[in-house]
Amino acid sequence: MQKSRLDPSESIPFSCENCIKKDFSALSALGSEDLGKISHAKSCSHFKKGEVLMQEGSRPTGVYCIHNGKVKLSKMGTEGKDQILRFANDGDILGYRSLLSGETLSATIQALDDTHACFIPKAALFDMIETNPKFSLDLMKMACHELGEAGKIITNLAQKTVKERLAEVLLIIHKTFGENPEGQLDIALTREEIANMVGTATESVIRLLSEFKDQGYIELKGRRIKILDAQELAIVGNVED
Amino acid sequence: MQKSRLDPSESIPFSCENCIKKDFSALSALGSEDLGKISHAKSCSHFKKGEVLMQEGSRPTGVYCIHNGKVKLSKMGTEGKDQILRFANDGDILGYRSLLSGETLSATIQALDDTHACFIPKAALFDMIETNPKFSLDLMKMACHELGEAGKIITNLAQKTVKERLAEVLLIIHKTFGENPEGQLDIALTREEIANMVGTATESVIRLLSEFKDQGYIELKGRRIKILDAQELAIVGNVED
DNA sequence: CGATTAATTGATACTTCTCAAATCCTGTGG
DNA sequence: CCACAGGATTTGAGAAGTATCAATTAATCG
Repeated sequence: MQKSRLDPSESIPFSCENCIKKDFSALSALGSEDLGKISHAKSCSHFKKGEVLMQEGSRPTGVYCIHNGKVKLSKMGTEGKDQILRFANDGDILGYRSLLSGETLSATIQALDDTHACFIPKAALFDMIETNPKFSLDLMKMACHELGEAGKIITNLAQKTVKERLAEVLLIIHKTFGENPEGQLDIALTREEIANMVGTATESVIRLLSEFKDQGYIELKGRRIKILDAQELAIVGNVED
Repeated sequence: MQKSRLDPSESIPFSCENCIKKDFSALSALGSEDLGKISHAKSCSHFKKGEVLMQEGSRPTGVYCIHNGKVKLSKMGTEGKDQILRFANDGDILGYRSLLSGETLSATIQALDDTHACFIPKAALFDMIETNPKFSLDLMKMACHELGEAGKIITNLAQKTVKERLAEVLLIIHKTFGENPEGQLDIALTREEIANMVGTATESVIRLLSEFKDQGYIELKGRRIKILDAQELAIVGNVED
């Protein structure tokens, strides 16, 4: 099923110059000289589905930049239950929050799929921050943007029903990971993972997904979900924007 | 009851040099020269209880630094219900998130009490960011720290019961605003405001407060709450740290 | 292909919300 | 300083939403 031994991306380091995946990435502020520096300092690794890139509570020595793959950021709750804070994929920078605030990691980063990620050491990052004000400002922008998103999530969790939140989560997953050739969400999450994102019990997700299916909003094939009526989901979920 | 007409702080601008209230404030990174600059650029105003400093959705032209007072940051939910994201008081800088991310304000800032706040124009702030890397880094630290806090709040909202969250909120209020001479929380929030912080119905707050009173954890005198057993509240609320 | 994990379904209990009515408090104006 | 109006708080009852537990079926991975 896998031919990872032959996959050329397995061990060849990616060049940062050709790898700015997101427009809204702090790295987009860097010139080719700076990118060269980072490219030189970084090391690339591969993570299989389920493997942990960074562990909540530990102190990071750098950040990861996702070259290719899908991860989740989750936080352990009081009763040992995971809460998924958000997903990330190609071009996202991870671990910078904790590195910049000087705190331990607030979430565990775990691969949802085979993921190639580049590790940028703390020193290289801070060097860039000190010498490139635009990069520094962009990092700050990124943090501030996420802070705004967090406010929305807080308000939703506090005020919306499980059904509304599930509808919104399906749309978030769609926006983040897109569709595969069959038009299904391009990520196979377990019902439990969806529940851990929504903030509810696994059984509730199952019942509501089946309700959405009956209503014709989605199509279910095992772990694969296809969104049939995004507009209706947005209405059910009271999704703004 | 009020002698605000005679209050010397009413209209006299405060000097930033003598006004760094929080150790963990971005302004603490500034030397006396920089503080003088800000002191010169800023303008001070007074807000009565209930008055709005900044309105969600608008585009800020600067930030507020609270000299003296108490405010809440709240976000409007889909059904017109407020969600209080956090409280702030002396030494806190407000509105910087939106200013730095270039977005509209994600929350409304409203005075919970008579509040004296200094307005620092965008230009003065950005000038400081560009010329003082340490200040810039401290701002970033602040944003990243708050982002970590937001993750905790999200996890709590998703996983804890209303009772647990209320217990925690009482401790947060205590930590933020401290006690008055009678040992009560030094802020008189309505039951509804507490509910909007906890993320529940007003009646639920009322019932649970009365339960906490019966258990001897707190004492109630109208809107005034006195914490009698913070340790037990922490246990009830599964509060870490 | 088999073992294990995940998903589903049903029944039930519990938490939390909503609505309504009564009482209390607070801020305001006289 | 007091009385009063209007808002805030309290209480009860009932409904709705959600979680939990248990048992069965289905899917997945080596």
